[in-house]
Amino acid sequence: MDFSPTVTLDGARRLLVSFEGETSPPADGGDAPEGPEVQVAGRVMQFRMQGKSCFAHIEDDGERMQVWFKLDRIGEQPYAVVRLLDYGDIVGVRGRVMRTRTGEPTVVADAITLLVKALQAPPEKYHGLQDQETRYRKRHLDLLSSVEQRRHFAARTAVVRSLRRTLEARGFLEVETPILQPIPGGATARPFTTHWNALRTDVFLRIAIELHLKRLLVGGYRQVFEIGRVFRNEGLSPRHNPEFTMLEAYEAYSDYNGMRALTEALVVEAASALGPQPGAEQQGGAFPCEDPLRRSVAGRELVLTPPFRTVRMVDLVRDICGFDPVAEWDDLAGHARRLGVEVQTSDGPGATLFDIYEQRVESQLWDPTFVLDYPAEVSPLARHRSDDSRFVERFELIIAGRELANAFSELNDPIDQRRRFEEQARLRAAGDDEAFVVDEDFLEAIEMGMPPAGGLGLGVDRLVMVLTDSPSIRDVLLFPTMRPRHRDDETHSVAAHLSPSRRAEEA
RNA sequence: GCCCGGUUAGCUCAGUCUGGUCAGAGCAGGGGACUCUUAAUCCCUUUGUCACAGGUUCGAAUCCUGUACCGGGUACCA
Repeated sequence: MDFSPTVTLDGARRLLVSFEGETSPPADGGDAPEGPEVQVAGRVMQFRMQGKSCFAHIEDDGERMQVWFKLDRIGEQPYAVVRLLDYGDIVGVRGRVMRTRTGEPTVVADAITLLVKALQAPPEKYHGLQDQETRYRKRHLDLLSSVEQRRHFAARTAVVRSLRRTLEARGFLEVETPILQPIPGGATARPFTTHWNALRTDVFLRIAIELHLKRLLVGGYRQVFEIGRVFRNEGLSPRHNPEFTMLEAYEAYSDYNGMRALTEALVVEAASALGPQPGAEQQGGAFPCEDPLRRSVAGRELVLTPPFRTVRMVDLVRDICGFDPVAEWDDLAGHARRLGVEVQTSDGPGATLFDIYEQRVESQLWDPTFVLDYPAEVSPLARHRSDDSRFVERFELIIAGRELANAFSELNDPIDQRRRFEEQARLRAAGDDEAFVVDEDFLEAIEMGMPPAGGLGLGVDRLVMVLTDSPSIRDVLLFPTMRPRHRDDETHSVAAHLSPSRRAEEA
């Protein structure tokens, strides 16, 4: 059963083309000349059995090639194998490249090797796999039946590669920091909890990367970044998955303005790396478009050409809601009521302003917009503005109504930082289970002196969603989080399988 | 969590409003014909817990209730 392909399917096609370039076309009525011998492998996606001859299409790595089996050429025994082929089988074929009368590049077979037999029927060959649940739960079938899906997920990889390249080109060092943490910090979110048997203690899956990267700045690294999974114990939605991929980058002696330039470069270069958007929906005659920075998202044009719009949050609120939040700082709760904005009873003016912005302004932002200067109240890790301590040097990048990135001039004053942690602790005591927990290790680290720095967090999945025009985060995750599908007895059997090892470890 | 919609053969789907030859089609599977096909074609043919559990009824895929799962929306979510 030894078989190894000598060329890819695309390679075989190129061999045929170059062979034809060196050969004069056949005389009238003659069969097309046969090119060099190749060995190719792939999965049988279609075949058309015609008695003593059979055409099949095999597919491998996104490429497709026709194979032609003829009884009188391949022989009785091998042809018996052809007769037994099923959709989904993976075969190796030795043969010669040629072109059929219809002009299709084809490997005419001299030998066939059945590499693996498919025992499960593949999805319907014409419509493909339509059921959303099956496409998410059994992604291998989704990918198998759709070249487009395989290309789509390769685009995600291209984005991540571009992010990495952009940062490395600017001198950033990629690092890896713990996912299991004794105290989850760096964001306001509920964590997933797990148990460390040996130490008989609960640990948490990280909700952000932030605090460890800042400790690396204390340690003397000037530019660091990490691309990794973070986990938040929240609901599913088209824009939220409990585990998602975050890029965080920190640069000493920079600030949020430096991070703004970096963020813009990351987005623009990622879009350029993807190239022009394929098959964008026609909208106002603008698409398809050769400019990779002009894209279609949800049927609407999105222009990513720099520089991105930059505007302060208070100016946005003033322009869209019709009042000046700074001048009317003490009446923000009243404005929120008039606008029908829902606020928490514990909200101060800063949090109320943020509620108004989030509920009335943010979703209206379409083209890339840096929203500057958030209320200090909702930004416990960012540095105050020197001209107005109610606000911090922070921005979020909004594209197509979605938050893509969040950055600030990092708070590096340990005394101020401790005060803000204690304020968060008060909120937590008052029932806010998303407020920060005081992280003494982090405080001790920055008491050593953390250089002034800019820091950035970017939602990689959301960037990929925008750049690939994907309406749901599940469409950019190969295996999105799904509600576990179980029967009662299975639940118990899983527990039964897990518990002996846990007992052994704890003994 | 809440609201709306969906769940019928391995796959893609009709059938549900109006209960009663409705257990159906195409593809896949099985048998046969076919040596330039392209969702090949032609003849024959197998396949079902109509999501699950109750209820109404002489009779339920169809009506009612509950449950599960999926999708869309919404909420939580820097």
